[in-house]
Amino acid sequence: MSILARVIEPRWERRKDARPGELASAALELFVERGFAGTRLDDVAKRAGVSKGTLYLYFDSKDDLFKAVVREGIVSRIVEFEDRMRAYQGSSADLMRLLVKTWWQKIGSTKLAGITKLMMSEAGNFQELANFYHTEVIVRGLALFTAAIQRGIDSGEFRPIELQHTPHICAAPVLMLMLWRNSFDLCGVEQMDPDAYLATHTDMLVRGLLADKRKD
Amino acid sequence: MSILARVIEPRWERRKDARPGELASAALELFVERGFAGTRLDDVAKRAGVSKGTLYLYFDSKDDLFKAVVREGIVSRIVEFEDRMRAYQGSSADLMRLLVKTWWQKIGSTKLAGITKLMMSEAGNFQELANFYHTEVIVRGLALFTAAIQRGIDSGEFRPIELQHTPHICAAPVLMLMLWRNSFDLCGVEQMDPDAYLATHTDMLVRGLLADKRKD
Amino acid sequence: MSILARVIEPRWERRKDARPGELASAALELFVERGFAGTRLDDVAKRAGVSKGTLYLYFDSKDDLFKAVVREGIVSRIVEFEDRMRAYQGSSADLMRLLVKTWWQKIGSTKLAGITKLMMSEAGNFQELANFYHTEVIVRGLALFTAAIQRGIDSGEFRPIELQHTPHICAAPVLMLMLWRNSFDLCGVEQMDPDAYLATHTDMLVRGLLADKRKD
Amino acid sequence: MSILARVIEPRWERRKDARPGELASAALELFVERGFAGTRLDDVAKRAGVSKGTLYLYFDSKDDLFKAVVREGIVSRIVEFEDRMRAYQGSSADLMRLLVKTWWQKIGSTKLAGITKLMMSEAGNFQELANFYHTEVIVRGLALFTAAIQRGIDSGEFRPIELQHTPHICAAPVLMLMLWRNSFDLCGVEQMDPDAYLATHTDMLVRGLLADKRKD
DNA sequence: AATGAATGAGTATTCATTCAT
DNA sequence: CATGAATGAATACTCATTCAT
Repeated sequence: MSILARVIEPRWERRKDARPGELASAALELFVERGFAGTRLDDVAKRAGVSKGTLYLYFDSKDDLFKAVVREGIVSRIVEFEDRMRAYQGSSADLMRLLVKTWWQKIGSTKLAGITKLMMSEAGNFQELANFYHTEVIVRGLALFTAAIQRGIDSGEFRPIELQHTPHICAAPVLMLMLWRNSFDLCGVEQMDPDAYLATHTDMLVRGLLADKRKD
Repeated sequence: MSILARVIEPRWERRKDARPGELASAALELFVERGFAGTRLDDVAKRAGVSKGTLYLYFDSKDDLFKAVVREGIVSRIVEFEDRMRAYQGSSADLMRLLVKTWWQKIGSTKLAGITKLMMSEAGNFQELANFYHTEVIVRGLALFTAAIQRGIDSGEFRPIELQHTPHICAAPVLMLMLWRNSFDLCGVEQMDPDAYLATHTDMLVRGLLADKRKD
Repeated sequence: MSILARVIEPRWERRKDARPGELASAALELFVERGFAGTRLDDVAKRAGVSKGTLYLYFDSKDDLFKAVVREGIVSRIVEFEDRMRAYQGSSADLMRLLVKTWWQKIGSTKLAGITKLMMSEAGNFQELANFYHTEVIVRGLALFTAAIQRGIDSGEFRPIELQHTPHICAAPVLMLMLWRNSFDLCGVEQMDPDAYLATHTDMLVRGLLADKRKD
Repeated sequence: MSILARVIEPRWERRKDARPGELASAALELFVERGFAGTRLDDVAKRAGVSKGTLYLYFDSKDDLFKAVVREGIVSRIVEFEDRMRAYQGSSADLMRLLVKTWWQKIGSTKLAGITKLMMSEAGNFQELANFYHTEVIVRGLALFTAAIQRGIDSGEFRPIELQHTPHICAAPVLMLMLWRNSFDLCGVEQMDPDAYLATHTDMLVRGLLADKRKD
């Protein structure tokens, strides 16, 4: 291709393989900012740098696009995550700290965190999808906490504690941070420092879980 | 209207004053379920048992209705709440427990909890309103936790702990429960038992906050 | 209302009861001219003198409008027609003439004739509706011819002739005229004189049906 | 290409010359089934086994394709037909029978019959084309009937009868059968037996035309 | 005050047409 | 020649808002 030709802007470019991901990514951002109904496909297309019609080459409908956005990526991350936690060798307190930290690094601080906020906002409009998300993401995420706590109890490092609600409670501050950064944070209110916030959280969390040492 | 007629048709004997509240209440439910953009005024009117035109007698626009829904009620509850906490006399651990419990009883378990979910979902679309909500509700709510923790530290009951993030962390599990009940819970996934959940939460919370007693 | 007020054009007018018929009538004209897919609802609305949204107050969708257009009116005319033919007292030849003439007057020369053209054009796209039309209109229309011919055969006025195809053949020239006037005629080609055409048709028709008189 | 290759993949051995015809043929079927506006070029391409872009190598636009579909084939058949009728030597009654029969065999029973239905449906949208069709097909087709009737009158075989409408009436049952088979027949209603139908038609037709023999 | 028919700007979706490959 | 990804104008349909009654 001549130098001259390169300068000419092509009216469009073939990107068949890369497109679905690009489109879903643009859509995610807008869905998170404005909600499903509040997002116009025109804007999704514009943000992705394509025409409106192009969206329909890859997704059947706005609903379909939304579902693809939610399903994509989430599950694979969870699996990778599960394997990592299973292999851990150190103390249970450190495992809890690692769990929180890794969750944040791999999900909470990425664009995927927006999906959590999105699902919470749209659960009422996409009940089937909400069920899928609950089963594939929430239940499995909580199971990681459950396993870590159980491990601590079994080793005597943690006090006996009920395992139905405790995982939710351990996860709540991380989830709130994820939600916060995709809602209030966006409109310029109080900024949070994630690392300090999570350090405080894990510190309190471990204190709340550790077995009483006075009796030794 | 004759006395007889009044007895026969009490349903139609609505006072002009009660209307806005009834409409806002119907609107709140739908906004929480479906989001702002996903809610049709037709449905709001139907749920409130009036015609669509009637909505415009009390609210200038859909936006106006939304803002009224958010502003109404929230603030007054907070004030009442603040006074109550200020007057408390017992231990700081018990104050924390009371704070969580009362928050749940007065807000979390009521329809007002939906507003929290709603604001989180729509913060991107109503930034000014989000700022109002942050200032009037979130900041003041967190201040209650901050005050309670500070009180415990001052009395030596709690260990010294940073006060920037800790209140968020104390509140997170309560907020998550509020969000949960207005999102995933609605589509029939895992139900939570609020009392047991909150009991576990306050238990861990207090352990995380108490000063170390081994040194005594 | 003052004279002044009468001059002011109202932005719209309530016509709840009259509307469906007016809309269907406007739609029929356009569907006949341009076909179903070729007709824009904007144009239907414009021809009916209402806004596009108004169409949706009375019909669920374009399909629904189409079906209403076809179903309305047709059947009631047929019933009235059947009763009239049953009561006839004169010769069978005259009955045939009356049948053709009345068909033309009551249906062929009216806007309803357009429905025949429309159904023929759109049978492939509205198969269920085509079946309805076949049963309720075509079969019953043919039955009128069948009955008239049978009556003539029974009285010895007509020669014995098979009754499966003959009714179709008797009706064909009338139907063709109906189709012609709603297709080629509209674009300014050869105009037909219906009365002369039908006189020629009934003349040939009766000659084709009468019993051989040479044997007398 | 080797002889071997030709044997192995004869399907791909398409000559450039055959393409337009194949495309027009696929288009005709769909235009007849669904009408012009209701037919998608995607589907035409799919039925012809080519890509959508290929259509534009042979036709400038959808309109152009439509016109080509109508113009092609029709006229040539008519010419061949005219010559055959001119050369006929037998009785005029037999000529009428031959005319109807041949018309059916050469046009009515083939895919070309669909064009008649199509032109009738789309006359309003393609007025110029409708005029062309009227002049080149309808007028010339009717002229065949006119000539045959005139011939019979001249020889004294047929009674004197007006020649303006009679040809239309003679043709109507054949045309109706052509239309029927491309509309209602396609959706599974009452099937017609063309041969029996046409036999009945020609029988009645000839009786309607023959001169009165009693007077001899 | 209340109604609900009517409006029309706005949005999802389709599909004829183009053009780099 | 042939392809099919990309385009964008066109169109069905929605819904917040208005206003005569």
